[in-house]
Amino acid sequence: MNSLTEENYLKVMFAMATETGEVNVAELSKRMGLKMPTITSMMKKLADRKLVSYAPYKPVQLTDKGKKEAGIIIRKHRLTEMFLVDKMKIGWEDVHDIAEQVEHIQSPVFFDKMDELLGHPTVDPHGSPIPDKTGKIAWKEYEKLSDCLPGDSLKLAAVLQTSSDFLKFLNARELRLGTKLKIKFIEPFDQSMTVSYHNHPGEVLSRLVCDRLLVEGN
Amino acid sequence: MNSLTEENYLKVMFAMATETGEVNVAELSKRMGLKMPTITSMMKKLADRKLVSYAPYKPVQLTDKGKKEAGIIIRKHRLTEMFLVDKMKIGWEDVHDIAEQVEHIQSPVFFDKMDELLGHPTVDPHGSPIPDKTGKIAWKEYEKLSDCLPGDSLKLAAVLQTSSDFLKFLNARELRLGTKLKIKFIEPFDQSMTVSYHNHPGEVLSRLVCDRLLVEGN
DNA sequence: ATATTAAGTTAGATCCGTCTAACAAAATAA
DNA sequence: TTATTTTGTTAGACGGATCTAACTTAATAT
Repeated sequence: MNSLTEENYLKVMFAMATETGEVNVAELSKRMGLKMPTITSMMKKLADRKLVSYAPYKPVQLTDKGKKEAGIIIRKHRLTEMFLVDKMKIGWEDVHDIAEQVEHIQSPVFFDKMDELLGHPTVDPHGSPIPDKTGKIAWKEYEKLSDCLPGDSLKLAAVLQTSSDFLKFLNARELRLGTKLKIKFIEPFDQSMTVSYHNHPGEVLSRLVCDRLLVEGN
Repeated sequence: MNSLTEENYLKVMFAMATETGEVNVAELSKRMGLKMPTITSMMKKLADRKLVSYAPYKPVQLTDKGKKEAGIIIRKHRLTEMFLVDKMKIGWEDVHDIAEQVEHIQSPVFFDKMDELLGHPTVDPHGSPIPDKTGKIAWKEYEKLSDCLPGDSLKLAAVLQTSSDFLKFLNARELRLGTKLKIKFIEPFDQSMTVSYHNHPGEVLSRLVCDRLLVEGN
């Protein structure tokens, strides 16, 4: 079995691979808050265990085995988030840090029960897809809000950051998954958007925010 | 904060202290599956942190601080067990191993929510008292079934072992907390008891079993 | 009362995951 | 194309939690 430490590497690598397509030591070091030599040595260990393929000075790659393990950890994380929000009534801004710990629990029964009680959900409270039991993810193709145009009618489908601060920001504006919104205006200078929805006739969202909101056509 | 390892020592020591009144290195070694030198060196570390008082060749003692920390961990363990049984419909024979892992999660919100959703329970699914938020335990005085006499009418109040095998044994005989039973007969030779309850007119329980069942008058 | 056994300790080793310092390779800028 | 910066590696150290081997103290049995 994998140590807690190894599990964290796998998870972060998987996220990096799907976000930026590549896993390199420097970025991994940055994201995990560890020095580069630490990363290098762990890559060698993970390579021994056939979880990554490693060659000096080359970008690292998760093997199929590595992807699967990572997927299963992410499944446990997202299932947990859903459970915390849905069944335990904990706010979506608080669940990430808890799930970060719960995801390492070894107990098929525990997570199967969560899955069952939740009715086999396919996305977590932030709109991210929940991998299946084999670790596979069914990707939905959403658009970034920042790539949309004035006049577009959209539905908020997912958020790309689970940091407490960002989610509290959305809470304060009553922006939730499923919220239907319309783009009123885009400020040419800084690409900030004025959008309307529900009780909010004109809310201004900065480029940074719009980059982190995923939407689908309505 | 305490490491996961330290938390495990505290928990086991607390259990030993309440069961046998004393914490000694050999027994701790046995229960934790670690060699004695490992225990000694950890005792010294815990002593540095003022969690135990340690003098060479003497029995070890938890300090008030140590008891409190231990109590809080046990609170988290037992709340979790209750949650798993009550809210997640996991059998009482399966919850111990899961709670063993969940108890180390650092998140007041998480456990407060459990407590709230459960309606502030005072005992866990095995009848053990749940410590309060400061780690204090309100001990109820139950009697061992093996100390009772023929003719006694009793109610099963707690079980003294949370091992899966023992609990499956009880499941198979439909013995649960709250079951009202009457002692029919005690075999003088081996102290095995014949008891009756519910749909079971004459169930024979060995001394070993009766030692692990706590009852209260009915 | 002494011999034997059990309990506890000390010293030193190992493994894991991390670090710093020094160096090497690759990418980028001049 | 050479200099500089960024990225990555090697070597060696360290703290945490464990171990084995050897020793000491305390308990027990004869």
